[in-house]
Parts: sequence; structure tokens; C-alpha cells
Amino acid sequence: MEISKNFDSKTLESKWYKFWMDNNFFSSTPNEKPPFTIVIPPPNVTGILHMGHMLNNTIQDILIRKARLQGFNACWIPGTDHASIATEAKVVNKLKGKGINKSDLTRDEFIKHAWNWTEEHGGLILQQLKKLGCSCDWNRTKFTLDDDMSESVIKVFIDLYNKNLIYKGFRMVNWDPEAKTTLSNEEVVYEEVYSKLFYIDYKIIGSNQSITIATTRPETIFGDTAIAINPNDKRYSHLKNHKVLVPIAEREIPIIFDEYVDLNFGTGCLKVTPAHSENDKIIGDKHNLEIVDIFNDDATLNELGLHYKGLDRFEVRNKISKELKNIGALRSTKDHVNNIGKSERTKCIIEPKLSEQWFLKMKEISKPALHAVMNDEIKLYPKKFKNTYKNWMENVRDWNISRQLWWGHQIPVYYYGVKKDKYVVAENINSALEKAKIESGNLDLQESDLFQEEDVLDTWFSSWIWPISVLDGIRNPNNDDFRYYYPTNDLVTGPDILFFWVARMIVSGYEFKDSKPFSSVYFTGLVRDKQGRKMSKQLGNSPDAIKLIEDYGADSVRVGLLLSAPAGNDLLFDESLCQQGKNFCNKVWNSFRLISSWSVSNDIDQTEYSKSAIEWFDNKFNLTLNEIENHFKKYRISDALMSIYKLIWDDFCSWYLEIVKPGFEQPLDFNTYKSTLEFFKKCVTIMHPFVPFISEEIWSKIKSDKEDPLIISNWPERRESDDKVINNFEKIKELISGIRKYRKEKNISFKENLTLFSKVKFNKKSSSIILKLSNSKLSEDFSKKSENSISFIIGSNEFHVNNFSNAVEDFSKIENDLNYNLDFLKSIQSKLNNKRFVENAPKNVLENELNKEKDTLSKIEILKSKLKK
RNA sequence: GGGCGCUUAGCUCAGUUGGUUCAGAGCACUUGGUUUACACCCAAGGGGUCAGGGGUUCGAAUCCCUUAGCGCCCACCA
Repeated sequence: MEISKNFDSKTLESKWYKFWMDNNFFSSTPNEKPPFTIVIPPPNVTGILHMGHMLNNTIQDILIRKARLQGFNACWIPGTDHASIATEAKVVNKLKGKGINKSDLTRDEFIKHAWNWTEEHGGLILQQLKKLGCSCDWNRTKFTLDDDMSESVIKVFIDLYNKNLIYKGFRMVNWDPEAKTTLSNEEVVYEEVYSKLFYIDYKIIGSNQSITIATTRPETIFGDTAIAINPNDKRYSHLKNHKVLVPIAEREIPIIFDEYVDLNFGTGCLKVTPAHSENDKIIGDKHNLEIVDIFNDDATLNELGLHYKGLDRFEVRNKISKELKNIGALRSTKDHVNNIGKSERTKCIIEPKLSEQWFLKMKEISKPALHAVMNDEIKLYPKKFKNTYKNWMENVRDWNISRQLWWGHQIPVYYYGVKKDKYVVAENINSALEKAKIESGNLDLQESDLFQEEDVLDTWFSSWIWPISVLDGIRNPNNDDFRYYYPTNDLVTGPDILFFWVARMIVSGYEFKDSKPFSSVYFTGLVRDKQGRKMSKQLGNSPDAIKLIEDYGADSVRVGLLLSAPAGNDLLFDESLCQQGKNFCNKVWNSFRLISSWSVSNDIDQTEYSKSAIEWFDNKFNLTLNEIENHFKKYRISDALMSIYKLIWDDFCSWYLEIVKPGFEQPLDFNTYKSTLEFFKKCVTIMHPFVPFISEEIWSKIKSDKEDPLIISNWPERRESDDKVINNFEKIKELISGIRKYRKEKNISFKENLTLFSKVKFNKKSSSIILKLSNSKLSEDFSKKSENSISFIIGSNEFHVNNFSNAVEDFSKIENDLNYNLDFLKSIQSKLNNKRFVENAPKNVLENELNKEKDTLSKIEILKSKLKK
């Protein structure tokens, strides 16, 4: 059978993905097996695959495929998120390109555009996940705006409202003047900005003196309603009960005293603008100050800004500083560094603004979620996030769940009454009408008298119930799927959404289902470039994920990503790692070619060295398999891969295959062939979660007809390994390396068929040197000389080798052992001679040491007697 | 400002409760090697004052203090 020299990833990837899909291997329904469930962190519906997704989803696929092989009913539920702000911003942009403004459209028209956009671009990212090999149950694909999902969201809102957990309140919110919406604290990023501190004089009424305040925002003086001074500030104590005049506006405001004011900042005098600063609002509330809002929604000044009406806040800052200077009110300016909040999405500088919003009370409902993580009912990996989580949950603030957007779940609040100041909360307009009729006592109310709240819910308000709603557990709490799959097992996501999403999912799990939504959360690192920079469009340092797959193959990219991702750290991605992944695939492919090329004969006996090699690899495999399981337990996926990488490359290819492989065009004995094939199949199985395509392809060629495809095959059974066998082989490896090293140092070429010391003929292929030695394929002179045993000298050591198992009994090993044990004995004895140790060590530790000493002493005796022989 | 974490080989990182097995891995590098699965390869090798300083201990990469540098999270002061 001719096998191509390289693995043809492109054709084989699509071939196998189709095969898996056609056979429904990804899809899962409840059965008698134990479930293993993962819900995907739903990517933005109109997004495209980036490196972070690739990493996340590769890890999820690995966990799912491994669980499937281990006999679990594995179910990976995919889906997408409507991402209100991000998607709406994209749609607005696109419309702009066509010359349409959002404000020209009705809500319905806009939403139609948004759906068109969603259908056009939506789901692309899911197609890309397929290219990566993700074995999601696509029949279960959900979208946060699907009818059933939306119903669940609304139900949850109503439920919380009825529990008195949702309220409408005035809050200082982060206002994005460009998107004209509020942002949660999490959506605001702060940046250090060099700005100016303006020192402005306010005239004191009834005196010709003035008082100087310092501010970074002179344009807000129109909203000033007081000047605040620290009561301990002696410089100003004479100003009690005085009033000052706001420059330009010529409005009278009081001087108040509050300890909040920092004596050392600026002049120690603070202008208070309650409408436009959270802290000023707090002071204002305390002193019953008036609230004067001077901005329009787009952060231009309103009529209170007098002649600056209609101008943007920054333009006004410029102009007003000049005017203040002209009228002599601007005393000076000073450079100042200050942290400015910007919208994560629009990059626009946020404006603190008082606004009427919907809130969810978080304090009470967060308690079970806090405890669950603290007592490890839900485990976070890496552990360090437990602290972060604790901090946040203990200080959790109410959640502002309303957004002034159109794309999303419209809040199910219906206003009625003459002033539209009364409202009911209901699932739809019909039940709202019924309720309103009852509550108002007005049975003549019509649908047209009702007016639904304009705001939509925060995107996270739909995704916080994702693990429940994808299984329809909100609407039908007793459905089979929900009962079987929930709680899910693992959640794999980035640490950046710990609070947005993960914490809130845990809250919702306990609030609505009185149960955790998942057992473990694995946080991947952020994907950075080689220089440690965040991947971003602006920097252009984010590789095209799909192009990588095309260039290297999905298996190679998966390996490359994991090679760069040690547990929980940010990972520095370098394309060359994909090359390393490809090299690995190539290696595996070629071992397959080798094994396939052998002819097998029943007529030849199995050699001793093959037997030894088989015994060794069997144990080595078990040892590694246990190692891999431990890595998985700790979610050290990269380490698990590295164990497999080394097992296959070093142990299986470089040692095992080199030992058992027959000579050129020679047949191989049946038993060795059988074992080799078994080993290879096990290797291919454990690598399958990492490199699904190439492993399935090889499997299909080496499996027997009655065996299942690899994807639904069985994970090898775990067995204990025999350390002795492994250690013996390690010694043999050392021996062989020693010979190779000596050969190289002495510059002995194999081409010359040189004899070395004991007239041993070396094979040309360096790797098989020792095999030929022990296989008595020795030069004839030599075999005559001493039956099966050979002697040779490396450096100053003399070796006597009969066969593999005897090789370890050689001189140098004994000598090494002896030295080693003597050192060990020394360390034990120094410990035992140590008074403090003997006095302080616990009994069992001391006994242990004494036993060790005894054992070592007797070992040394044995070794010494051997040496004498 | 408050909290958390990091600094180990050229690079990216492991290193459990201090103690033979602790100074490691992968990549990169150096040298030698292709008619016999793979040059996307084989073999051998060289790399480290465990950030600096101090302390605890019989013993420290590991525990404590301190200095310097880096990163993240939270809050945000006009």
C-alpha cells in the first residue's frame, strides 16, 4: 500500500468532519451513560474567529473528546450571543455607510436591519469552529435571541421583579455619548491622560475677594451648585455661610463644608457638580444640593450652557478657558495626569450622568454563589482567581441591567396611565393589558394605551442564565434534557469575563435552580503576541486564524496553541509553534508509514530484545497515561499534551520502534507486530483529543473491521506500571547513549565498518547499534569468542552485556549505584547526627530515616561484593 | 490609592508539605550524520549566583523581611 509521504490535512480534515457529522457522533441525547456537558461561551454572533476563541474551543474540544472516549455521554452545546452593544454598533456603522442614520429609522426598521446583518454574518464563527475540528452537538445550537431563549430571559426578569429584586432608580451611570447608552463599570476602561488643572476664581458675594478652586472640567461650571471646603481647613474657616458667584453663569451658590474634600489637592476648594460626578452627587445628596444637568444626550451643552449651547463638551472646555481668562477669572493652569474612563466599544470618553435605570439587587442572591466557590463546590482553575472572585462578590454592587439600545431583549415593562407613570411587568402585551386593567380598575384600557419600556436588557442578562436556558430549564424545569445534563461539568473561558459572566452564571444557577451551573471553571490565559502585546486589530498582530488552519492544518494549529499555553498564564503566541505542531503530526504520520510497510511472518521467532522492548513500552505507556490523567485533573492541558508528545516521539519512535524494527526488507515476527500495533493504537487514541483528524485517519487504516471509528472508541484502561522495568530500561538507554557519545568523541564513522575494542561491528544506522550487539549479529570472530556475551570499554568502564536485562548488571552501573548509595548514606547519617533533627523530628519520620540507613547499608554491602567478583 | 501575582537556561515556562530522585522540560543553539519511516529527520553536546540584599534553619529556588523591575484586578480624587 502506497502512503503519501505527508499527511494531507486539507482533504482529510473535511473528509473526517463530514464523516463524524454524517454519523451524528457529536450529537447527544440522554441515555444510561453518565453525562459530560460543556456549554460554549457563546461568541458574538457576528464575530469572527480569533486566537482566543481558538484556544478556548480547542481546550473544550479536548475535554469533550476525551470524555467521549472515556465512555461519558459527551455533550457540547454551541451557540452565539447577540452582543447588543457590539452588534448594534456594527449595524449603525454599516447603515451610516449607506447614508442612513439610526435616528431616521423606527425601532422595528432598525431591528429588521440588525436581523439581516445577523443572518448575513451570523454563524460564520460557528463554521470556523468546525474547521478547527470542534465536536459540538450542532443540533443544539442556540442563539440568545431565539424565541425560546428570549422567553426564558423575560421569565427570569419577571420572576426577579416579583421577588422584589428589580427596581428602577436614579443612578450616576457611565454614559456613552456616542452610542447614547449607559455602560456598566466593566465596560469602561480607564486610561491615563495628560490634561490641565484649571484654577478658577469665584467671587465671594458681599466682598471683593474671591475663592480659587481647581478643576479639570471647567465646562461643567454651569452645573455647579456649591463650593465645598474641608471643615478642618483653617485657611477658609472665615467663609462659613458665605455665597459665591459662578463665573459667566453669574449664579449664586453656597459654600459648604464637608470632610470629603482633600486639603492637599489643588487649593483645597472643590466645586460641586452633582449632575456630572458620582462623588459630587454623594456630597450633593448629603447637603441637599440642587442637581443641574447641563448636557444633552450626545454630550453637547443644553440651554443651561448659555451661549455654549449645542457645542461639544471638549470644544466648550477650550472656549470657556479663554473666556475665563478674558474676564480674569482664570488664575492659572497646571499640567495634570488623570485617569479618564472610556467606552470599551466606542472608545468615547464616558460622561457620568444621572439617569433612570433598571437595577438588580445583587447582595442577597450572591451569597450562595460566594459560598459555593469558597468551599470548592465549584472549583476555579488556576486557584488564584478564587481570591479575585471573593473580593468582587463580597463587594458586589447592584447590577444596572438596562441599556438604551434597540438590539436585545426589550424590557417587559408596560407603562400606562395619562402620564404613563404607572406600569406592569408582564410576559407580553396581552397579559400586560389584563394586569393593567385589574391594577388600574379601568376595564376599557386598550393595547394602544400601553407603552413598552424602550430600553433593552444588558447582554449579560441573557447569558447569565445560558447553562440553564440552553437546556430549556427555565421554561420547562422538568424536561429530560435539563434533568440529565444539568449541572454541566466544565466551563472554559477567559479571565476577562470572570465578573461579567462567570460569577453571574453562578449566581443565577443558585437563584433559579438552587444548584451550581458547572463544577469547574478553567480560565485560559489571554493570547498575546510574541512580544507580549495584546492581540488587536490596530496593531495588526493577530494572525488570521483560518489562514493558519489552511497553512498548517487544524491539528497542527491546535498543538501549536497548546504548546504556547501553560496552565492559566497569558500565552505568547508565535506562529512557529504551529510549525512545531506540524512536525509532530509529520512524525506520527511517518511512524504509521513505517509500521504499515512491514511484512509479517509467522515463521520467525520473537527476539529477546523485542520482548524486552515490549515489556518496557507497555510499562512506560501506563506510567505516562497516569501522568496524563493527573495533568487533566489539574487542567494542565499543555502538560498532558507534552507528555503525549514525548511518549510518542521519544519513547515510541526513537526507542521502541528503533529496537523492534526489522532489518531492511526483512519480515517481522507476528508477536512483535501484534504488540506494536496495539501500542500504536493506544498512542493514537490518547492523542485523538488533541489532534482529532490525523488520529482518526491513521486509526481507520490500522483498526480491525469490527472496531468503531476512533472518535467513539475507548480510552485505554489505566494500569499500574512497574518501576523496575522502566528503571532498567533507563540504564540501558544510558549505556547506549554512552556508546554513541564515545563513538562521536573518537570520531568513529560507521561507514568504515570499524571494529571497536571487542571487534564489534557497528551497524551503519547509529540508532540500532546496541540491538545488533545483543542480537548476536556480531562479527563472527566475536561470537566465537564468548558465546552470547560481549565486553567493551567506554571511557574507563568495562561493560559486559549479555542481553537487555543483563545489561543493567554491568560494572559501571554497580559502580554508579555504589557511589550513589554512599552519597545517600552520607546525607542520612548527617541528618541522624544532627541533634536538633533527632530531637525535633516526629517519631515516624525518625524511624523512616533509620530504616533508610539500614537499607542503604545492606545495599552497599551487596554492591561491594558484586564489584569484587 | 487597595488587592493579587510574577522575576529559574538565549526564548516560553515546570518545579507539590524546605531534605537522595533538584536545578528540569520544550523550543532555539553547537557539532556530526541522509541509497534502508520521517532533514517537517537522527545522534551527541553546550547553556542557569533560581532578580539583588538580608534573615530563619543542620539544610532554602522553596519560608520571612527588604530593594528593584514587570503584570493583572478593583476603586477612582476634583
